[in-house]
Amino acid sequence: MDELTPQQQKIFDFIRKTIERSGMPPTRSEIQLAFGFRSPNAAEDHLRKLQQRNAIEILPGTARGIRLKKSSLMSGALNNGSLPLIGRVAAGSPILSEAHVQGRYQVDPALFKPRADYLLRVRGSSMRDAGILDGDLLAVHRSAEARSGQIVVARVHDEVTVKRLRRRGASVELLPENPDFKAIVIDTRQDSFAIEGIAVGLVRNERLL
Amino acid sequence: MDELTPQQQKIFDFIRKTIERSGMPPTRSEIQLAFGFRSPNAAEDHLRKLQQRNAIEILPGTARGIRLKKSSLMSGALNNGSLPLIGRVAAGSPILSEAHVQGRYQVDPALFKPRADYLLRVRGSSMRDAGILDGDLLAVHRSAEARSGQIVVARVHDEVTVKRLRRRGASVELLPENPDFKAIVIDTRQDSFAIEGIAVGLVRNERLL
DNA sequence: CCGGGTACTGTATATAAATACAGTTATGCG
DNA sequence: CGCATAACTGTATTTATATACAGTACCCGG
Repeated sequence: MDELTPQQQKIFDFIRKTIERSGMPPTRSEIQLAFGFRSPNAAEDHLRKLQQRNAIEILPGTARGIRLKKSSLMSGALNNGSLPLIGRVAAGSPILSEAHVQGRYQVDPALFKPRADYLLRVRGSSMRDAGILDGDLLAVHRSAEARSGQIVVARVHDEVTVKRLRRRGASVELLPENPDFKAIVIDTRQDSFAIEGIAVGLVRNERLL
Repeated sequence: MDELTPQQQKIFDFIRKTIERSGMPPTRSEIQLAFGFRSPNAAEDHLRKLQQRNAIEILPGTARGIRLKKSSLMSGALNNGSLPLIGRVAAGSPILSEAHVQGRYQVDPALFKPRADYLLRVRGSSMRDAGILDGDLLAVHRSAEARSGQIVVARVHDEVTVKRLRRRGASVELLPENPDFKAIVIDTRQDSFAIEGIAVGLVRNERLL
């Protein structure tokens, strides 16, 4: 993606702010008004250039048909500041499918770094010593890759689990943070294994007694 | 706010999904198409009813002028969905004074029971075994009263601390959840002591490594 | 000094979209 | 039963929006 000129950046920022503020992208006229242009075509020109530079996507013939392409926002989590809560995940099905969404919590995805994509309710106390307790909502950033030492959401033989990842050459260890639990050792050449995401935060709203 | 009929709920969900998927609210025609209506007015009718029931806001004369008002499932309290983060609390000053507000986090106060009033950054690891770690944001419900056994934000001799409360007749104990720390015993007749609030939840957004 | 890019003005127009008006069918309520 | 309400069909009309076409002014590099 090319660099944007200062003016183009301002237009881009205005689009982003408009989406945040009003919940929808601006029209050409609204851009015109906001910048004091005397022609809606000034806005049109800028949008074309932003599209050329891959900063936005224009949906032809569509009112307010502007999409931000840069990393700014957008993902499984929307800008309105809510995250889907994923419930019990069925074997063999993708974690973010509609069927698993049990609700939405109004928690800003951008509160976490990197951005959280969904919340997962933690079962069991295998990560107790990392301060992750039974019933906690784990904020997860969707990713198929993770570094050794990170706490990850992993899928082993169609079962979803939260553990600390440790790489050992061709094998992978999933370590609990509780001496009462045993580590899971995986031979990546033999066992079915996939990383679903990286733990980026936590929300606890019960069991505080 | 009234309840929505199943069909109205479907329309509402469609609007939410459309915003998530495409980055903008749907038009009447798009709703019509998605539900197989033969008239755009069917969509118009539904939108009117959703507005009557305070589920959405319609911006008149505006393309895609639909705003979600109640954030799906979450209790529809009219709050702006954010909580102040209280920083270092100066001696002798009330905890919720403007001077201490370090920022606001977009976290729904109604996510916690009872409702959270502010977030407090936890210092130290004295509550480690309760899953409350250094740097965590404690969600606090403002209250001058608390039951024995609850985790409270207390002020002892002008110092603010988070501990488990235990009542012992005329005295009060503030118990850490970490054997490395010692309990604080207070004679309520002699010592300056006040409960600032009750811990109702937790948000962690760092130190997840 | 010419060509190309940025940053616009000004006018025009097809169409995307909101929305009014007039009905229809079905259901539940008192 | 009559009546309100939900959930539509069908048609029409305005207006909001996207977008084409024709220019102007300025800066920059070759």
